[in-house]
Amino acid sequence: MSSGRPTLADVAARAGVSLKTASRALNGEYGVAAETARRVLEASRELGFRPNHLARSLASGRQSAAVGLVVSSVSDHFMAAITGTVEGILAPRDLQLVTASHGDDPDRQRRLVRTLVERRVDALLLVPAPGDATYLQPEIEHGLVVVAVDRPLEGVEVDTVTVDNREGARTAVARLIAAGHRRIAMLGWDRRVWTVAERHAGYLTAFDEAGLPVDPDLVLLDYALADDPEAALEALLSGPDPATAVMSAQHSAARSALRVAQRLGRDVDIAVFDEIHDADLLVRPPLVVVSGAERLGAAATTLLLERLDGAAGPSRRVVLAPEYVDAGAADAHARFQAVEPTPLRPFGGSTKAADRPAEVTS
Amino acid sequence: MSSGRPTLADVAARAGVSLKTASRALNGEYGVAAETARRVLEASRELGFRPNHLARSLASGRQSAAVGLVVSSVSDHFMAAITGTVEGILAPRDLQLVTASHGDDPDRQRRLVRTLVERRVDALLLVPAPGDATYLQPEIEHGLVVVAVDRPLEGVEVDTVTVDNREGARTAVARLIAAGHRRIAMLGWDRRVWTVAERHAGYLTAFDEAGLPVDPDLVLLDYALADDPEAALEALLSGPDPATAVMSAQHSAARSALRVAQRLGRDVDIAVFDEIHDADLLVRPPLVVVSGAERLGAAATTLLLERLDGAAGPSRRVVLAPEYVDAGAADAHARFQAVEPTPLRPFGGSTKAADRPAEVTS
DNA sequence: CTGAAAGCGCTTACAG
DNA sequence: CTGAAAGCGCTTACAG
Repeated sequence: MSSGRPTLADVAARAGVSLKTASRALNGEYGVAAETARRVLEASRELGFRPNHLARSLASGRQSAAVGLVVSSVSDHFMAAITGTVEGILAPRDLQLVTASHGDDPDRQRRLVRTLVERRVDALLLVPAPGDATYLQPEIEHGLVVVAVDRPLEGVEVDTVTVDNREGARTAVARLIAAGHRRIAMLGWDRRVWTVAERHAGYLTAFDEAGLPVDPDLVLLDYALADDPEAALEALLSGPDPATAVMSAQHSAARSALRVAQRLGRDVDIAVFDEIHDADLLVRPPLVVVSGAERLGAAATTLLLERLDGAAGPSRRVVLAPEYVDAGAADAHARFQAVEPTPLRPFGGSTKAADRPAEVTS
Repeated sequence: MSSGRPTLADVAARAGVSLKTASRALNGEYGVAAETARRVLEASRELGFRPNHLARSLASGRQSAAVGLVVSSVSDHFMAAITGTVEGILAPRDLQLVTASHGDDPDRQRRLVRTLVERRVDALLLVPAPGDATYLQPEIEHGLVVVAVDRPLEGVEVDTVTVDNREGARTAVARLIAAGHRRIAMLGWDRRVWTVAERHAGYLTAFDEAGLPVDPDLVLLDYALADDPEAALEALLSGPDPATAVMSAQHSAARSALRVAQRLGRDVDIAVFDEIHDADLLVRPPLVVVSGAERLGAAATTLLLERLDGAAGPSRRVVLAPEYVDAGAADAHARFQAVEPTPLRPFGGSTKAADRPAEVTS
């Protein structure tokens, strides 16, 4: 039931006025006698009236003031960081957040999009699952605002915010190499995921630039899909010629690597993307953390709001400069604090705390 | 705009049938000629028709199939863990999650509740902000299902799932005492939060049972509100008679304590509630982690679904037995994995992996 | 300052 | 198997 809830008609009847007058009074519109308004408000309070927002947006044809946020997993810390930033910006604007996870499953993403469209969210913020998403095209033509975060969306042109993943990985690996490492394992959560491929590319570039050979046996891009992931890691970190360092495209695989190294009593340097939570407190703080979650969320939300505010024009791509933090450094925690929640202007400008300006392409 | 979106009427017109026939065909109801149905579906596809879920629930008077989840902070790891479990259970039931954070601000919670009610969510899952919430009573009487998680809701009787916080803290502190500690600091994020008070009570009990005196100077229950929290911590952990161990009611304060101890070069044992993320990988793994997030989420969602399925009767209180993990133990990570995602039967039964059965009071 | 009519996009009875 | 009418809870023009 929409059960027993009083309607505007009930309020009007109780106040002895017409529907329209009741509506006017409750919405604080002009042209209601003070005494009439008082009676209406009183009736509303007595009945516990709550305007039906669904009916209202149906009748007015206005926006639903809801934004869908679709991510891999709502409980993942990287995604949670994005979610937090997004919510922090949307809430003051009275935009409700509807959240859902696709688990990197393209079909689930498709079904979620469908559901959210049927619920008439005004906009969709997507950390896209892998795979084709041309099915979004008609929705966009029908007025849905879509923004991709962290990964591009295949098959449609939409505003997109990513980090310069190649550059981030290249730099991180270069630092491992500079620290003397030659056998550097490359870990990815799921090779179908765009960021994994990009970060892998950066890894290869760093080796190339250093004139060093890459051992493909040290590359494990499907960590999440392995039968026994930690066994696979153990193989990389032991044996006659083991990896001495790890470049991980995701925090989760890096955590596993730390654990395995710990178990084996091996001394392993780690470089990792998006290690969100107090990296400085880990048994062995990563040599480099490349970060971006909060800035991604902030930039994407800004683009989204601009579209909701009516900005037209071709889709935009914002590429954020990676941030690097040495988690072992004395000021690591402070730097994390300072860097991450920076809501930035996504256009025409540099990311305030970044090493180099953001690139913007239209 | 609800912009350009084709309506059922458009589909019907294109297929050359009445509204009702189009509706029937699209909903797969009985009594439509195969050929007619085909024409309707084709028209729908060509137009990119998406039924307006808002209009549908308005017309049908059915549930909106949306659940509001209101927590302190969507990006907090404890809350994210709850959110993940909740979503995992709701999604297969086609219930959409609408999320929002109150930041432990009672007024914000009230406004959020109001917004969500106006959006006609069928149910509200609340990690309550401190303070009176009797304003929920009329909503409940009008049919809103409300379930409180992690903390009770003041001023209304609703289904509630909590952990036995006193017992958890008592046991954790007892273990610190058993390990030889006498000067044990007690940290809480915000004393207005119910769990902080409960855990503090458990702390006091443990000292009492051990016949040991409590030093009130070691109790810091407003960590989040302190001007310079880490300075306050530093005071506790240094000086002539410093704390040698810390009982923290929240993961965040425990993390700070670790950091400060690290900085001071002090050797400090930690017991902590809800240290979610790989506690075994911390510089100094906590001696005891008391956990419950996923079980809280699962139990609360189960209660909520039962109510949505029509279960009547007085409100129920589920108190989950705390889980204890020694994060330094060899199998700590495995135990975390095994313990946390256990969706449990909240009634008449024990929590599978728990040390003792859950208590249920009606 | 106030109200009666029509309509938002759909569904629920009720007829044929 | 198909359709015309009425209504969900609100708002938007349009009158008075």
